[in-house]
Parts: sequence; C-alpha cells; structure tokens
Amino acid sequence: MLTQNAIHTDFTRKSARVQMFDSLSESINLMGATVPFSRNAEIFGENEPADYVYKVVAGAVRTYKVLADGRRQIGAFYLPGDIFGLEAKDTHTFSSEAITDTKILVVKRSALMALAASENEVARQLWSTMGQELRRVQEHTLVLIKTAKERVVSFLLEMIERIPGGSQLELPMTRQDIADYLGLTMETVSRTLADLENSSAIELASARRIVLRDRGALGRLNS
Amino acid sequence: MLTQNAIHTDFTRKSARVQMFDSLSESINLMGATVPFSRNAEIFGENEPADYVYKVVAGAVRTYKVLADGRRQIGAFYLPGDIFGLEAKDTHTFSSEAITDTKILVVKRSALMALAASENEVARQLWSTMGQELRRVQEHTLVLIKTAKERVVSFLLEMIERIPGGSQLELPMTRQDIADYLGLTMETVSRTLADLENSSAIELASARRIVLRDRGALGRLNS
DNA sequence: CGTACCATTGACGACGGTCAAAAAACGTGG
DNA sequence: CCACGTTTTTTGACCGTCGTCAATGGTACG
Repeated sequence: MLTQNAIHTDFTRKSARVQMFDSLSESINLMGATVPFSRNAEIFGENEPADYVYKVVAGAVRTYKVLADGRRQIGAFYLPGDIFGLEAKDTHTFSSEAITDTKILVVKRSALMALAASENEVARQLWSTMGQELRRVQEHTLVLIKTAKERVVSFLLEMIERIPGGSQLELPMTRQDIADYLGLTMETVSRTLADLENSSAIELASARRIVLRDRGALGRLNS
Repeated sequence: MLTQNAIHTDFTRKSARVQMFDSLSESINLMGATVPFSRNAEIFGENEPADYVYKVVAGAVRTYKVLADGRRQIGAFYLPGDIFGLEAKDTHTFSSEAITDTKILVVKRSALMALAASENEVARQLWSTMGQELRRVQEHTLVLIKTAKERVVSFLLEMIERIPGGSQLELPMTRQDIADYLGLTMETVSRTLADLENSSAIELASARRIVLRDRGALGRLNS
C-alpha cells in the first residue's frame, strides 16, 4: 500500500518550532500528509516494510493477524488521536485496515527518527508511546483469560473511556470485529450483550449504539 | 525488594570501551551487580518504582498479575541472557518472581538511561529490546485464542527454541505456571501432555523432562 | 426498493473447567 | 540412607460455558 506521491512534505522549517508538551503528536501533525482510506481498505500489511508512522485523524482502524486456518485476532483498535504502526524493527507485525471511512496522517518513519535524534523530547515521547502500546497489549492478554461476559464488559468499559460521548457509545466496528478482538464468536458477543440488556446494565439503542445504564454493575462484572 | 547497597558500581571507565554489537547486554554485565534470589522469591512487585533493569544470569523468572478473584496470568518467562523489568513509565506493570534459585544482574535504570544518552548504540538496543518485548506479548495474545492442545504445543515449541539441549526439554516451571501462562488449568495442561505422549509426539521422561519426538506432528498441531 | 451485509436467536454438542482422590516426586531431618 | 510430610502431578467423573450450524430478522446503501 501507499504507493502514492503526496507523502513527502517539506518539514525542516516547521519542525524547528515544535511544542514542548506533545511534541511527537505535534510533529506528526506538522510533518504528516493526510490520506483518506475508505471502509475496509488496507493501510499496511503484515511483513511489509514499516516505512511510515500513522496517526488517526478521523474514523477508526483495526490491526490484526490471520492464522493459517482463517481465525483472525484483532490486536488493537485505534481512534482519533491515536498513533499506530510504530515498530522497533523494520517490518510491520500486524496488518491494518480502516474500519470506517477514515482520515490518517502519514509520516515517514525515517523523518521522525531523524527528528528524535535532535529533539530530545520527541525521542522521549516515541519511547513513551511504545511503552503505552506494550501496556495496552499486556492488559489485553489479561482480558483474554476472562469469561465471555467479563470480556465483553471490559470491551465496553475500554471503549466508553476512549470514545467521547458520555454514557452513549457509538461503535464503529462490527460484532465480528469485537469477537475477534475478544477471542470469542460474534454469536457469543451478541448473546452477551443481550444478557447485559436483560439485566439492565446496558441498553441497545441500536446494534451500534449502546447506552451504559449501570456502570456500577458493569464494574462489578469486570471480574 | 532490593534494599541493599552493593548495587552501585563505578562504570564510567568501563563503559567507554563498550562493544559495538551487543552493547546493551555488555553494559549490563559491566555495570550490574549479581544478586541471588531463591525459589519463589519476589524480584519486584506490581506498581513498585521501576528503578532497576534486570538480566537473568542463571535460573528462570516469571512475571505475572493476579486478578481480584485470584486468577493469575503469567505474562512471560525469562531465561538466562534475557533482559526484563525495562519499563517506559516509572512503575512496574507486572510482579516478578524467581521460578528456581536464580542469579540476576541488576543495574540502575538511571545509569542505563544516562549511558544511552551518550552511547547511541545502547539507546538503539534499548529501543530494540522494548520492541522485541512488544512482539513477544503480541505473539502471546495469538496463543491465547487457540485451543488447549494448540496452546500447549505452542508452549513446547517456544521453550525448545529458548532452552538449550536439542530435543530434550528441561522445564524449570510447574504445571500451574504453564497453565497460568496459557490461560488454562493445570489439569488441562497435564491431560494435554498425556494426549501428546499417547500420540507419540512427545515423551514424558519425567514431569519436568520432556522429549520432543515428532516435531513435524507438533508443528502441524500448532494450527 | 431490492440486495448485500450485519445481527440476533435457537438447538445442540464438545471442549475445557471444577471438584475430588490417588500417585509420584521432592526435600528434610532423624 | 531411609522414612515421612509436603508439594506437585496425574487421573477420573461430571457439568457449564461457549462454539457450531442454521435460520430468521434488521439495516444500510446503491
């Protein structure tokens, strides 16, 4: 993917006046090119060279791997503001796709690394971003040993934290995506959500619109 | 933990002539103090300040988290040569214990970071070590969505790669450790190993000594 | 308005968990 | 070095959760 031109931008002057607090994110804003991806379009593939780093502007992204027999594991969902595709080695370990029509900032990895060499704060935040990612994945392994109900609740609580909108949850992903993220089948996800609605912990306004009615109950169910 | 003195070493002269290929590991060798931990001793605890970085000299280490209801998830096993306890933030996310009597090199994180600031190669390898760790955890999430048999086979194949000794596998950890690493019960681990022996893919010389008899079969079972 | 795609619901069975007991391995001290 | 107590591992019986297969219902988009 990304065979286009348009990726290259002159950033030498801009990067000189990088902010001190969120300089990594700011640098990507300044140096990056905005690229649109339509629903289900591949952003990068497993084992492809990791020449770019990405930041979601609008929409949502999933990273995933597919096992030999077709089972798919979704490693993470990325939402507006999230940085992804950052690798220590030079190839991507996961594939990634746009979940909905999505706008993504794309920046050359080499440019970011070069900037990190001179701007200490950028280097520090690259390190910190990688660390956050490591924590996220570690937390995810904890979710994968829980029961189906606990996994679904964990997912809802994770998303309510990350998607703005109070107790209203507008999900961009399908039941199958949720299932592959949680190591369940979509039938089990669907049934579990129905259960949670029956116990009036949540309300399914529509399939993709979920209202968290009783967070206390959800917290208790989260193991 | 680690309230001792003995951690401080003068490394300024030594670090000046650090090797170029495995400088991080070498630096820890030079700067670190060797500390013995006996079987089941805690090395560091969850949420404790991450002031030190560790490298296994001899023995084996597990990192883990315990959920509210007592379920334990082992995040990783570390064997001689492995570096662990490296964090981006300043507290540990997992606890860690010695599996057997173990010797561990301990080095101040601040010292390592200071060295990284001047020695570019050390900084590069810190980055790379963190990246390897991220990959390991990502691979682990893939294991956690498989069937019991596949998980056990994955475990055996991982360990045969990491523990020297050809097809002979001398495991330092208990069935319970393996179970908590794989998200299974120890009964299921035990039964699955018995299955694998019945199909003559492996041989249980003793509980902790396993011989991989048919790697082709094991590879096929690994999904 | 029709056609995919997506989500829900039902029936059923298997995989792996739970509880319990026996067997084996290990370590310690007499 | 053996005997004994503790820990670890194995094996058995049973059951619940979640996966599978299948059909129906809902939603969105051209």
